[in-house]
Amino acid sequence: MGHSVGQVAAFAGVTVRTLHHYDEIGLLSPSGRSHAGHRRYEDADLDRLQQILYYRELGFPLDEIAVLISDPEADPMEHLRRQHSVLTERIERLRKMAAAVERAMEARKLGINLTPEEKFEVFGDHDPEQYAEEVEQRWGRTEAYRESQLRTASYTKEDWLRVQAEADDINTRIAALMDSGAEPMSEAAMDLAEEHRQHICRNFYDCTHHIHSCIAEMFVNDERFTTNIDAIKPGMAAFMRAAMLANAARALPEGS
Amino acid sequence: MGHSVGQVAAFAGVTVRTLHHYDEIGLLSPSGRSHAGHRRYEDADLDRLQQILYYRELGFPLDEIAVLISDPEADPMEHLRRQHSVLTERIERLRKMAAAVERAMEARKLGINLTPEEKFEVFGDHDPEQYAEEVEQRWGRTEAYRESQLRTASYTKEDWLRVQAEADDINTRIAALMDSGAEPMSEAAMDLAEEHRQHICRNFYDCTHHIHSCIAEMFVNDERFTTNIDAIKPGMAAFMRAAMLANAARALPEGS
DNA sequence: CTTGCACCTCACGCGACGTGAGGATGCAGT
DNA sequence: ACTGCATCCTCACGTCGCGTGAGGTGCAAG
Repeated sequence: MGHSVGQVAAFAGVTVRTLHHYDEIGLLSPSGRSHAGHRRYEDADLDRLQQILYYRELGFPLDEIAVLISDPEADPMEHLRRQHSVLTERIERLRKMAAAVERAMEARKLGINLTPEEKFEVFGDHDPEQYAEEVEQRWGRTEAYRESQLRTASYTKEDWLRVQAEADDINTRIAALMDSGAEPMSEAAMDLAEEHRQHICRNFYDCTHHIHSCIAEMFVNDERFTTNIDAIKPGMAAFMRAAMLANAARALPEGS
Repeated sequence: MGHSVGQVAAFAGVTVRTLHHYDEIGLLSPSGRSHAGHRRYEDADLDRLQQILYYRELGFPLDEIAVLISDPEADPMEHLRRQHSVLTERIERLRKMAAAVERAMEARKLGINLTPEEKFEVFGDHDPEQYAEEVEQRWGRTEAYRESQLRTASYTKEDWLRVQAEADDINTRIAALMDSGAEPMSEAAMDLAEEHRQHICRNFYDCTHHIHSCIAEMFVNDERFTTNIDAIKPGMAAFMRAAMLANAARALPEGS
């Protein structure tokens, strides 16, 4: 009775070294040794190993696995739920990446693909890196930024021009609204703010109302944004901030 | 002109250390240095970095990335196709894992979950490890085995009994077919072989016709399988082998 | 002239093992 | 009983993609 390392390794689909490693770090120590010091794994050890491999397959680090299978307090159901959400997140992320790759392929099929230089050309006078850097400093580690990086990576020159045109359109309509003497809290202003948010969602990343509110604050607190926006029409940055915050408050009535 | 490490790091959403590392391994060496020895990244370097991060995001190891973006022969479209297939594979894998987790949760919700001991009880006289070990030695490193491990890990006692019952049903019907004097290449025999394959697909892993053919060979070449199967009815192992191979040939008319 | 920041170069650490080196043990055949 | 040879043991260093200091330099502002 009892199995040798080699047998267990072959049975479980891992290497002998892996079992040695698990023994070293105390994750799975065989219940006994032969008189020559050879590891002897009993059925209980195999069960434990199976659990270890199960959690490992799900991407848990070994130290967490040790806690999971040793701690009788911890609710396994809770772990499963957490792990499921982790998996769905990863799947979603990969699906977005796959979509980005598909768009890149589409762009290639359509012939003219943009070189990085072209990508910068599109922005004309103002340097996109200025914004990108700023955005990065605030949102650098977020999913939103990575998503934006991935999505824009496959944008063609035409895409950029379209995005630019859409933004211009929204801006001119906001300027016109201001000329008409409308309040930033008015229905019309909030609708345009919402359009602005949707524009970001469509073209860059999933811009929640919360993120949009942060951007609104940046519009007035960051000179670079303020001057650029007020260049379209004086006072527009402040107008947009108010409209964007009102729009967010409209969508999220309570707190945060 | 030119950007410092810190600027590039902030812009690209990576750490300075990462850029140092890429410089160390020659993946991305800045085109110049300032008189003080500070790295100066030009726009071309940024483009290269963007590509590197793109491939990195897709999970390629750095040395492969170096080949991919340096090789002028390689068709970018080809890269994209490969990336896309890599992504879809991973998504599929994750989806299966998520499904396994869902089943595990389902099993918990239903209350009685099987202990490893129960899992073995089900098999009664013949030891499942015997097969598992054998299967592992031949399919150990394949996706199929890992999938099977994941799926069976969440099986309850009832699941095992059902699986067992299904297998018994197929076996008795094959035995009956043999009694009727049918040929192993007959339509009926091939249909039962296909049922056998589907049974594996449903309960263990994605058993392709190729894998099924390999199993067919094992049935006659491996005593352990042969004796167990011939115990149901003498000559049954050989009969099943022939039927399974014929079924595979029917599904895959040409080669391999 | 100090302060402070961004930069530099070592160089060790991590996580989960891979990959030998060098030696002891177990089992089969002769 | 002897000879292989596979399997086992214990160090112990290598890998990958960086993180994380340690200790020193360059440069502008106060």
